[in-house]
Amino acid sequence: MTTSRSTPPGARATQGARARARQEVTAAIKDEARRQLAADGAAKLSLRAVARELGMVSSALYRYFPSRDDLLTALIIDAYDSLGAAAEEADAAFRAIGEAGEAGEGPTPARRWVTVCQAVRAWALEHPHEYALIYGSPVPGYTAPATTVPAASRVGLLLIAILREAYEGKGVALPPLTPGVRAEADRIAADLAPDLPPEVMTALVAAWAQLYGLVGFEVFGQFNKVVEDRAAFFTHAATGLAHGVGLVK
Amino acid sequence: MTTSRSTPPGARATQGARARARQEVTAAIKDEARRQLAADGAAKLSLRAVARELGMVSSALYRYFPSRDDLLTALIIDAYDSLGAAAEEADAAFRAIGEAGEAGEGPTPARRWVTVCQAVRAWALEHPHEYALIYGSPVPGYTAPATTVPAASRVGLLLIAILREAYEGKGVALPPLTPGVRAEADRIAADLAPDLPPEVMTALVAAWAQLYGLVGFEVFGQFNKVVEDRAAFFTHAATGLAHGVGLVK
DNA sequence: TCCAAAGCAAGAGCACTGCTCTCATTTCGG
DNA sequence: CCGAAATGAGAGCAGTGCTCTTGCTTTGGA
Repeated sequence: MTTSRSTPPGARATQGARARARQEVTAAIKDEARRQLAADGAAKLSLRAVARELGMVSSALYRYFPSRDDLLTALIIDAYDSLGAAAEEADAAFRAIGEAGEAGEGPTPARRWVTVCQAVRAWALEHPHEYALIYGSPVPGYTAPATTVPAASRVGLLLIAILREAYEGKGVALPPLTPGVRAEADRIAADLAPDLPPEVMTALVAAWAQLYGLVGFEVFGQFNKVVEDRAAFFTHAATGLAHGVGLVK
Repeated sequence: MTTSRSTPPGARATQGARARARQEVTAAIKDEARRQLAADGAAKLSLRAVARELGMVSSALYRYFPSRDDLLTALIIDAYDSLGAAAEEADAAFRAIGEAGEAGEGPTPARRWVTVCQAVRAWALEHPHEYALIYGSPVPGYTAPATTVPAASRVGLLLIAILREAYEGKGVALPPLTPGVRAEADRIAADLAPDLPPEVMTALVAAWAQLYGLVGFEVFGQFNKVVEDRAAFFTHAATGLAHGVGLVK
């Protein structure tokens, strides 16, 4: 993480054999770590095992990641980015095919919403241990450094963008707020999207958390023996979430 | 866990000094383990440290819990029970004070729902690491044994009971199901509560997961810098969940 | 061009972990 | 009362994260 580059900022595009080698080794370490993560989960990720697999001695690995937690943080950022990219790609693809399709099947905000939710679910099912890393219980006493914030925000920003499109097209309707949350709702809206109504933004934050509740329950096996056709159930629930944030079309 | 009692089932109420001592030691181990769990989280829970704190040698501890995972499983069951009890007590207390109160403030199903949700949230905030143990990412490769099922179901059963009361009082209304989930909804209802309409039971399962999404996001710090007045926000969201399962009064 | 400085790999070592095995002691039941 | 079962203690194995020292290699500036 600490990119303490001794070379001045104006380094050439060809940045020296050493720096290139460093990047390659760093990438190799992350790749192998991701492999072990996917295989056995975060708790069994071992620096020594990673080093062993890469044919290097364990102490050498500390030149690249000063601690196990730093390696995990790097993997967390990558996971957030991977999830965000998956959601954005699914949305873009849906909009592309939608515009070329029939009139009655266009990419309405509500359908975009469900599409993004489904993309999140699909990514989580494909990468359960990485999902656990970012949305499961955090490592004990570990609070994610600020570095993770941009990557972590991608899905949220995408959901806000969908709501914004709907709002501009008058496609969002929600009952007024009760007095108890009025102030907090104003705060939330002012922070995240001042151009959108507070009741919508508050519902968005709640729906955001609820989405990860749904996905988490499925990924972590809480739906075992309860829900069978999980895809159908999820689509139904995601549609309910869309209604919950006021998406009516 | 393996209660391989050599004493016949008809053992006396005074069940021997040895058996009593065993129970006490077992309880002491769990207590100390819970202490360490609350202090440092599940990943840092160490059998040796527990034994050390109890003044016994680590190998002796294996006479009581054959492995670290078994100790964790015992803690998981206790946590589920503690959470379930907290929810049930909150509900019972609310109904008790409600019946004695004014007419317009009675314990309607919707208000019972919110009360139970708040109890779950409160318990989770008081026992974050135990919450992480049961609703965070499961221990890698670890699937909860069937032993945990009854304890884990308590909150769910309570929510079903609330819906049933509402349904009998005609206090539940929900739009019809879309064809896509019809079959799965029928299955879910048949499994969990055949006397309640499928659309209600399906919404209940979704709301159940969504509730833990809301609680998890708060406990795990995902609401940092996003939601300030979390109690007000949660009450608002829980009320939304109540509407989502069709509780109208 | 040369050399000091920085980067790097390797190995040894510390303190810790879960878990197993053996051996002595205590306790209980037939 | 005595054998069997339960329990505790200790040593030991394999593994972990992490640190420190020791040399070697690359690099960038004088």
